[in-house]
Amino acid sequence: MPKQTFFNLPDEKRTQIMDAAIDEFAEHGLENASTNRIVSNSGISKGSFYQYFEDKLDVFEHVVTLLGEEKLVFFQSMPPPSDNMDTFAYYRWMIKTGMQFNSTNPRMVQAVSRVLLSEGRYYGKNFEKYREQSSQAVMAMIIQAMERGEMDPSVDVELASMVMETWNNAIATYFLREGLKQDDIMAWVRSPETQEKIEKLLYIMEYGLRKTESKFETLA
Amino acid sequence: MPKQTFFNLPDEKRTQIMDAAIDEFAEHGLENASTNRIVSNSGISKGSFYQYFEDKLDVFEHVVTLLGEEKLVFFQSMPPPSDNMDTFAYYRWMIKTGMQFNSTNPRMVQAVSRVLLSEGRYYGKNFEKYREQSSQAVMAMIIQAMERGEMDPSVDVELASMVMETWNNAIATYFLREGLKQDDIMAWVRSPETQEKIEKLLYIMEYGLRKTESKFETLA
DNA sequence: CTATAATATGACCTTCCGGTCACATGACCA
DNA sequence: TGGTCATGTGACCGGAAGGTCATATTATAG
Repeated sequence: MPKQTFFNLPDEKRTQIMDAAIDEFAEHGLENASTNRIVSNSGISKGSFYQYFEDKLDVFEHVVTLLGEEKLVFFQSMPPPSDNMDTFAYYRWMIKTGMQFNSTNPRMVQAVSRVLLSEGRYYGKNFEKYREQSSQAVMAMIIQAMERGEMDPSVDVELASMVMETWNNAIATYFLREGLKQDDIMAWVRSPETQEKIEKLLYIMEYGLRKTESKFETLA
Repeated sequence: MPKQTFFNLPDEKRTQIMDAAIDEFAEHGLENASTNRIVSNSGISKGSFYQYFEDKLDVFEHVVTLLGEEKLVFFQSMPPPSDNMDTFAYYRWMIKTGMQFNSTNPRMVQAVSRVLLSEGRYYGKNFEKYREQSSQAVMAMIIQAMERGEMDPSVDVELASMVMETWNNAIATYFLREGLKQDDIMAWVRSPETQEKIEKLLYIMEYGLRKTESKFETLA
């Protein structure tokens, strides 16, 4: 956590610093992020930086915290369509709403997901807590879906969660990459073409790539 | 490409250098790989390193080349089960054979895939050629499958190739990570349990996660 | 044995890194 | 006004990075 001094700062200055940090992480990841560049791009001195933060990781974790807070607010402002929904429909809603959220602050999402998805795998224990968090949410959803008889039970929970997390990341990464090429990313995400692409991908996840009349042939 | 001097070296010394490089890339990726460490771990001097290679990237590209050569030899030694096979069956064979190849030299695979999959995305143009290569192979397979009526045509080619590449990478990454924990990775890959896991994952890719009686309901 | 070309070496260069610290500036209160 | 405490500053530190180069060693050929 940043030190108290940081939180005493005027809002403007604080966001200026965090913006510089977000840019740096989005551009260079965590390991190659340079505190010197963050400092010079945010117009503060090196000494001040270390009066606000413990180190680089401290800043990054604060970015993750901010993202989490914004996400929470965003999702709370979006009432889920209905109760007792089919789990896959709920998942579709989650993905599409998540996509809309991502388009509200793409740089921040890019910074965080770049570090957590790419570097995180090789970083030891530092980020396991974040991944475990999302992993458990997915797991709970899968168990529910199986209890309801919506998900193929021949797929065990571990594999299913690996598959869904893979899809989460792939879809998020894909649309973030494409979206950052657009002039107006929010409009682009809401456009029917983009929405249709998302639908199609989720459809593949549910029903697979193969063209079949009847499912559940034996595995051979 | 490494300089002629490198190829004049006795085999033993050459592999010693490449082994050190592979370890370094597997452990630190490309950007954070240290030529100093490669040098000291391979028992050559700094000056010699730069008489063999242009720079770090030159060494890495040679690793990729070596991997490609070994893979080619391996696949040529494995005759495909039959002609005019169902495309999905062929894909399953490819994945499983690829897995076996990976287990013959996991460090090298780790080094290359770590860099190409994780860092590659942020590295500009350097590695596009490699990804385009595998992308085109996948694309050709998809077109064939659609022509044969094996793949759901409501999925367009671009999305299908994104999906299959995602699966390729996810499966490779997953089994590499698990495999590196084993004492005998080759035996582990060939074990019935591992093979069954692969089968299940490919099954999900083909038929999806959802439990259904009849596919092709409308998308709503 | 000598001359020439190929190979090997490690000290040294510049640049950047994360991090520290003695000191300067400003705010607030007695 | 003087004193105190929070905040701000940038020169400076040791270390590691990628890369160079004058020199030493070895191999080859005449």
